[in-house]
Amino acid sequence: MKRTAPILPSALAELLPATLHVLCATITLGKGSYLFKAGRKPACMYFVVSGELTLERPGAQGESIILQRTRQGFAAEASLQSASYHCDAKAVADTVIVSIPIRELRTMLEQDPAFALRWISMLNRELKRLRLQCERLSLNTVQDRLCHLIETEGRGGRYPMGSGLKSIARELGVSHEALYRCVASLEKGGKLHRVGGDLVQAGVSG
Amino acid sequence: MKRTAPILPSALAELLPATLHVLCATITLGKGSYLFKAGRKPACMYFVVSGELTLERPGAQGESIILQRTRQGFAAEASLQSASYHCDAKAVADTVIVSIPIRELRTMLEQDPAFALRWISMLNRELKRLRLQCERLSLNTVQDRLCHLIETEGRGGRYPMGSGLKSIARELGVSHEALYRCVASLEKGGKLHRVGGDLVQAGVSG
DNA sequence: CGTACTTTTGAATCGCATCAAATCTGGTGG
DNA sequence: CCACCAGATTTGATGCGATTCAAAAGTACG
Repeated sequence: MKRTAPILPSALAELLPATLHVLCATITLGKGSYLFKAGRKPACMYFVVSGELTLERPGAQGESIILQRTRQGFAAEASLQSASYHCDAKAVADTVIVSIPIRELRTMLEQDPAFALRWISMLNRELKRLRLQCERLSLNTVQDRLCHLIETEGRGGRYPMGSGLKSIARELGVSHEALYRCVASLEKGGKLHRVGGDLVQAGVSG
Repeated sequence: MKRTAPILPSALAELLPATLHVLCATITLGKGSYLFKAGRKPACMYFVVSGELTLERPGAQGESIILQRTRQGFAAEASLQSASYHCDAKAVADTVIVSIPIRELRTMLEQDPAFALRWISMLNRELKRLRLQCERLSLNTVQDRLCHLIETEGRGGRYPMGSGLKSIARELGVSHEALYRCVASLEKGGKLHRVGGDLVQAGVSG
């Protein structure tokens, strides 16, 4: 784990009041290393900038149960008011994280109502996104999930596959083979096209 | 739609400051009726007490896309700061809802820091719950999902099936038949027992 | 040019959805 | 008390779609 001067992603810079900017730190985690372990007292809030962080905890049979998987955004927001971690945070890949001290974060949330409202907005957006993902994952064919993704996360029937179909497959909770086949079949049926780096849904004919 | 004097569930009563209590109203929606439609300007925040409310919007092919399904808790928190609804809210069953005026809610969030922090806590709990559900739904066998449910939402390997296995099946995103079979098979293998109204996971032997 | 990764297609298998039907349950009214 | 009904529970049979294992082809990069 390596700490350096804070280089905040714009999403964070706009969210946090200036007072907190200087208190942030950037942390670089190698694949397989831990950010924190269960039982420890939370001192910081963590924002994943790149890579992948999982929160997990051992189940009754000793197997590991995944509670959250973050590739971009806050991990374990609930640490804001919990006295100790109930899970381990582990980097699944090389990961870059920004840390924000919790004590000062809480103080600012209490003292700066505008900031508190921005924070609430951020949580609301996150809730909305997760609700969409839950609905998507409760669809039972790859095609339904893909269409739901394009309809809800895309812009005008267009969804960017910046990081490749393989990573979209993970997001949809299906094997990459299944997704490749689904896309191929939709393309053959003329219902979907690949334009540039985007998946483009064919509009209603006419 | 019928409005009556506010009878707040305790979760709401403890969350909201007294000032807001008297501004709440209880709404009863018949199955199939709408709470609001897309385009309308949000005036209230809604808390589902019982029944089931869905947020949906038409997709490109005219089919309806479900954005959220709420059986208990807030629906469309994001209406707190959005200028208009982007979806319809429809009661899938006879549903009881408590409404809270948004203008006054925002005012109180700005003026009462303690309330704002309580609100943030509530959002954090909701996020945690949804993240768990996403992870659960991305497991691909009924058994894995059921075990994840018991491990994460149960207490000490014990999960109440108050509303019946059928409703648990919906929550797990599987058919009730599949869940019945899964439970039966786990019971036969001695890995799960039904005690009283609970599902009890057999502990590690020894 | 070799290495690593994504993309793509194939074949076999498995688990779940679905349709069907039987049993069990609690509750209601005669 | 019994007849009856609606809903939950349970078991069976069938087909489809996804997972999985395998392998080939394309692509970026040093």
